[in-house]
Amino acid sequence: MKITKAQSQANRAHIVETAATLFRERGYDGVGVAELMAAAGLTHGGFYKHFGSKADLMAEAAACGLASTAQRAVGANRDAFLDHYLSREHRDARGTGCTMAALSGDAARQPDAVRARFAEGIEQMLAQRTDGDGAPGQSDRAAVLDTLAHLVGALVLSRACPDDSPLADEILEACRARLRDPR
Amino acid sequence: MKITKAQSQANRAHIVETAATLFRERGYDGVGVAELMAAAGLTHGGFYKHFGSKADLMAEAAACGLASTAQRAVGANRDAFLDHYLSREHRDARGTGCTMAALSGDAARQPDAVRARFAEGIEQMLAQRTDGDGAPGQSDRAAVLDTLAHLVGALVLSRACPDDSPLADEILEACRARLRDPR
DNA sequence: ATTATCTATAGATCTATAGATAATGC
DNA sequence: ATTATCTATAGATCTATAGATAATGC
Repeated sequence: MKITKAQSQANRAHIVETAATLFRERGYDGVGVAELMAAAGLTHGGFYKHFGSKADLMAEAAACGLASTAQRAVGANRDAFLDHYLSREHRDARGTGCTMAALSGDAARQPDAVRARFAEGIEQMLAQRTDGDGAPGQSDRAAVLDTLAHLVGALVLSRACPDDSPLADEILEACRARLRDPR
Repeated sequence: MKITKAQSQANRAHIVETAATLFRERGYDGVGVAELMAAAGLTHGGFYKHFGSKADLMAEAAACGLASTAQRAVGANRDAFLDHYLSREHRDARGTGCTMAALSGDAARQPDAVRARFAEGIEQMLAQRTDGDGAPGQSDRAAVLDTLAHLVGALVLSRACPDDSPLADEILEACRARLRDPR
């Protein structure tokens, strides 16, 4: 049953990616190690050869999810990004959507190791949206942080409403209108 | 060991209030029924004479927490409210602070019964901030929802950062500056 | 020989229920 | 007699570990 070193590394990466999705869908407490490993096509016991604890995986999965979230913002047109971020499709796809919107609330109750990854993820977003963006005053750190918080809050509040609630859509639309035309 | 009907009602209310605090501090999955009852000064088994299930209590505790959150916004001066909401004190007091910021992420994964209470809580906030507020255009539904999402996002992101992280404070300050002087 | 994975399980949770107890409220 | 609370426990989780297995990599 032993496999190559390369395969083991691939298995490890696959566990992290599977976790990044499942945690976003169901929260850190909503997914057990056994179920997670089964979803990755492996068995429960093998987990602890790859990670010291579930908390260690939470930190790695956060880094993985946040990096792919930040990657999606690279070079994106601002208005197009806002439209996508505040779309019903994004709101209804928690497992593949923004990691900050899906897990910031959970992360706040986790050890600093997990929270440090969230801070790094926010810094990655800042690095991408503050340099070479042209319009001065629009791309300083404060402006990017402000917009990021605004977006995350809109998605989080919209998701807290019942399915098919008119209010859930109203929240997205209110923030979209405001962010596209701030004046 | 039996008590009066009035005492039983008081016990029930006390369970709901205790839950509203503990859930905000540790999340819905982070507090068990036995621990919650012990915190309320009662024993585990008595819980099910008051509530059909833990999920039923989550819905009641959400309504309780959201009502007290909305109550705090009644008649408040806008700038003073923003300053308090985005203060470090509020960020670091999850158990007594805004229910939406503390539990929206968790609520999104709960049954519609819980999410319906969140939608009602948002409507309560709308009812309070859209009528008789004077300045036209500042107090329509869209403007209130936009500000609410902005505030919730700022607190949620700030809490996801490590303790004593400069970034956590920077997020609050960026949103405070923007919300106090939107132009 | 090493080690990635597997099976099996220990020990500690968790929600919910059953049955006993004892004071209220008819 | 009713019922709010209690003790005790059933049954199902959960994280983590122990020991067996078998193919890689020296």
